[in-house]
Amino acid sequence: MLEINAPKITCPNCKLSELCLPYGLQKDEVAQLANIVKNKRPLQTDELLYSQGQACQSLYAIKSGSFRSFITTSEGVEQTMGFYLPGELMGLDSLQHGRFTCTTQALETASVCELPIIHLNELCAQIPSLQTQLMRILGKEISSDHDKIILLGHRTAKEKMATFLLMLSHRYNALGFSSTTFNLSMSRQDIANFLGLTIETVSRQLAFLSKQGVITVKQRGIQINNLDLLNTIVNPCPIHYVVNE
Amino acid sequence: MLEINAPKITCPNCKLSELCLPYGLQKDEVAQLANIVKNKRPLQTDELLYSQGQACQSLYAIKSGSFRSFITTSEGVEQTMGFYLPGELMGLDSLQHGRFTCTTQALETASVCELPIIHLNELCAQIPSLQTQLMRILGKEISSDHDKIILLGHRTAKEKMATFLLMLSHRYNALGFSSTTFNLSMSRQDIANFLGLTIETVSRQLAFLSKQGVITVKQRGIQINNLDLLNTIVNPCPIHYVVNE
DNA sequence: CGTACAATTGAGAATCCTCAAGAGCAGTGG
DNA sequence: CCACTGCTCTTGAGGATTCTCAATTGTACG
Repeated sequence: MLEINAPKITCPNCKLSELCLPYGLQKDEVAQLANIVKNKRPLQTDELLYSQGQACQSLYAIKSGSFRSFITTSEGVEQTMGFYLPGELMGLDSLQHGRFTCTTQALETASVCELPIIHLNELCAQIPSLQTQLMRILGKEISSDHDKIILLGHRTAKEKMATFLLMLSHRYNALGFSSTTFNLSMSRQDIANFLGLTIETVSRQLAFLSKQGVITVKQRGIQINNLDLLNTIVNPCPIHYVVNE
Repeated sequence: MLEINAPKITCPNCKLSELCLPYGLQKDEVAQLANIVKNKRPLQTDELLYSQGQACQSLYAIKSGSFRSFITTSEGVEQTMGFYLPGELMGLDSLQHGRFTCTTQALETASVCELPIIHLNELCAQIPSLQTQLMRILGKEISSDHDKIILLGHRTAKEKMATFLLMLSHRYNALGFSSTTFNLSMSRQDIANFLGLTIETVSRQLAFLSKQGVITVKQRGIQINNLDLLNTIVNPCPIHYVVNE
């Protein structure tokens, strides 16, 4: 097969390197890392990157596009675990047993870097700062899961919706995109499932925020008109949960 | 201060080593690991092992007793993140920024092994199987967080309660204790907070399961009379969530 | 034995879900 | 160009679950 002459993006010239594994590494170390990266062909919308239960040989870093990861329980119930944006690492949950515990699906056309775990481990032993960075990313994964637990545990539908929008806002901002205007790559159904709500409730909460003037919604297009107010919604102050009360 | 002549338990003669970091290590490697372990004095009930925001120098493995970890949000709302039993590693969430993101509190008299991170990292570089095991434990932490997300996202109060009891049952079983008779080391308030419910709902669900004869409740003493039925409650089959329907 | 705290139980209220219908938009074909 | 189909999303009404508030019971400890 002929290779189209697209400029090959690898770690040393990747704009996402500050968010991804190369962060904190020396130039030559980044080059070493780039050596073990396998480029995969782009994925189409709805295409699966990997499936729950599959043996895990590699981790995947997103170059472009976005993904939804979800678990299908024994009863066939889907739970969306999260959404992944460029620069983020997918597959970390599989480190326990060497099998993916989630299925990961492209929400739009997307491209990823494949990082074979064997080589990554070897490199970690050689490059302490890579090990540190991998640990940091693992820690981030854990703490972002913690955020989700708080979100699902003690938040009303309105707070969940506002938090979800702010989460995306922050992450887009970190990527250098606008923090106030962005397009949702996921459907209402995906959002509802992620937040532990129904699609109708998501729709109603968006309508409510829209009526308040906090956001403007046009299909999947979101514009945040009042970040402060959105933050206020996320941080209410229920007296009955206050410590030592 | 005089040292009471208690037999000093370290990794090589610790009964929990199969569940803890030493798993999969050679004898001499376990000894090396034991060398970096600092023994801390026992903790009393309600005593804090570490607090949210504190700089994290060490991870902690539980020798005996149990812990509750929780996050206090900016509004002062507490969210219980999880409960830790012997053989489990605490502090992993801090690997991202080097600061604890949770506060961890003893639910009863407890003792822990302190694992200085610097030394642990050095040892990981020397002992590949230790690094593998640490990764495995990190993966387990992530996948147990995923279980919590599913629990909070798509479960009714009854299912949450049943799942909680089964979770404990499995973990006690793994520790060599009875999987059907155990004492809860946490209060109803702790359980409620963990499950995203109110204390009244927890109480009512326990009463309900008790009336059904599935369990017997005597204060914090729990006896599971029908494990199968409890499993059935956890695995209902809501048609509307089924994939491709 | 009385106090303090934890847990249970009851009644009414609020939130979110369920079911059902309608609106908006993209793609297809006449 | 417009109707038709299919899909996603929105909107409405009623119902179920869980929360809130309040009172009571139970247990531990001085």
